[in-house]
Amino acid sequence: MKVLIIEDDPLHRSYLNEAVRAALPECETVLEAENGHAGERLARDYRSAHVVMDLQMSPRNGIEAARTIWKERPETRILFWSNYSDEAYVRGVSRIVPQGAVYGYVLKSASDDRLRLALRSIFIESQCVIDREVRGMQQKSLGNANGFTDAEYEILVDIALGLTDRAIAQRRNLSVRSVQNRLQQLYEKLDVYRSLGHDPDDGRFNLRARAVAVAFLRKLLNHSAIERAEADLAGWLARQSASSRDADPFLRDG
Amino acid sequence: MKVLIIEDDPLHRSYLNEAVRAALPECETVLEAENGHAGERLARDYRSAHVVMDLQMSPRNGIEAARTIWKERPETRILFWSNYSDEAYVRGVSRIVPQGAVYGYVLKSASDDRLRLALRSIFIESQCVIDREVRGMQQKSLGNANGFTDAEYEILVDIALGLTDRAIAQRRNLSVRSVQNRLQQLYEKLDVYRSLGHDPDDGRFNLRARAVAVAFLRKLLNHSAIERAEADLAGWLARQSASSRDADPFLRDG
DNA sequence: AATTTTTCTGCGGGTTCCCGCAACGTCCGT
DNA sequence: ACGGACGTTGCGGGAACCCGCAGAAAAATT
Repeated sequence: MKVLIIEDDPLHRSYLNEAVRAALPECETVLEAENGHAGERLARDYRSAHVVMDLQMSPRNGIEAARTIWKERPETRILFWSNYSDEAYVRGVSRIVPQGAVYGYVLKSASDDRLRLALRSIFIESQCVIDREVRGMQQKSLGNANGFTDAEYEILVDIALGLTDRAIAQRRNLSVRSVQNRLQQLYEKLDVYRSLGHDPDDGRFNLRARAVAVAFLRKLLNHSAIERAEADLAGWLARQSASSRDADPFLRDG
Repeated sequence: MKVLIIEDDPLHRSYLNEAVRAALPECETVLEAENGHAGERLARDYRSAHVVMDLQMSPRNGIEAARTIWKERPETRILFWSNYSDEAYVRGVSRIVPQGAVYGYVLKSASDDRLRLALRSIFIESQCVIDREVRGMQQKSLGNANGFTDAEYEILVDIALGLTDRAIAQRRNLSVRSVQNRLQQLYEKLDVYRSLGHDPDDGRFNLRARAVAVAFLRKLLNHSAIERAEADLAGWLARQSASSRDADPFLRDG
């Protein structure tokens, strides 16, 4: 058995290395990579089926790396080992895990024992292990009680990137009015209206900007989420301006 | 000599502990705290004059902790030991270091030797040590070549919090038009206009929201900066609504 | 198939934002 | 003292945004 470690912090990396060797005596090789790119390359070259990785890395964070690894080999087992249970990360991971894949998500604050158990559960017994705290976040996020629809999350990202209503409409194939409807849903769910003591009507907020702010404060968005979204947007813009030279740009006006 | 370590990651904490003992044989006591609050308390109780701390902690990050520590005892020597050289952190630190204080800022990616040298320089020889990369960021940030004025940074924070032009005007004692002028400066400096390929005029951005987005991408803003700003804003709002019950709320309309 | 529920869409108006234009004040330097 | 650079403020208009209303379309339920 081979295990691939993708983690940018040297201290954490060597700690992981030791933990893996201690927990998995049947593991004869431990590979190490210090960022997403190197990790993807090693995973491809060595056909690693067992990966444990951090999420917050640069360049190329864990979510992007995991996506390409899983795209090439969906049966790969990945244990995410992160400092944070930000909703942005949890949602990002849930979004990319393939059908029936075995994976795990444990926090770095977990005990050595928990980490050992998670390693054995995932790599030996093919059982998913999601940290209690992360699981809670997942349910809050996906259970549509006070959670967010994909549509709502999508539009949140779009305004966080600074797109106008019209641009969002084009991108998502909607009318401008529909975009505004979704924005209103978003504003209500984020509780933007009474987000800070607004006794009189003077201390007022720009709803759009305020929504992004509270999303950040609630860790619904974080840097890496914005980074990924920006890259997607850049790609879309490129495709857009390429096709607008061939086709009629007013297709959606009828 | 006593040294106080404030760092939330256990691995990094014990590494620091070892590094301190190795670099400073004259140090007989090493205290540890795992977040800003605990750190402030220890610093106060033990009158620590030598502190090394992380920046990104929760609750109460390094900048806030350092501010209160320095407020109580400005001659305290603090070495910041952080993963990042985000402009937001660098600016946040520069903002709070007292006149003539001795401090340092080294990245966690630095070698053991660099850390050792920094510890001795700051605590023994009273000499500031700023990591090369951080120093570069500092100059770029403060040198007003392509750097940002305090006024510009201030208004950036305000729109990131979601305030309207009018609210900003009230808060900063300006007219609405002046606020808009500063916004325009900000937009130009952030290069919001051609930030992404905008071949036609259709792929358009909401300038205000876009400015916040690129500020985040450039790490001019980050989570802790927003958190601090939000706390400040809450305080101001409280004071505001308190005084508006006594005084005439239309003072600034003449 | 019929009905309910949800989502999408156009219209209209009130508000906020973006910004060019012009006037005024302060602080410089020659 | 004069002229210029810079920051602040008011005015005005065009664009974008927020959102209630109501009909159309789609999806879910019965």
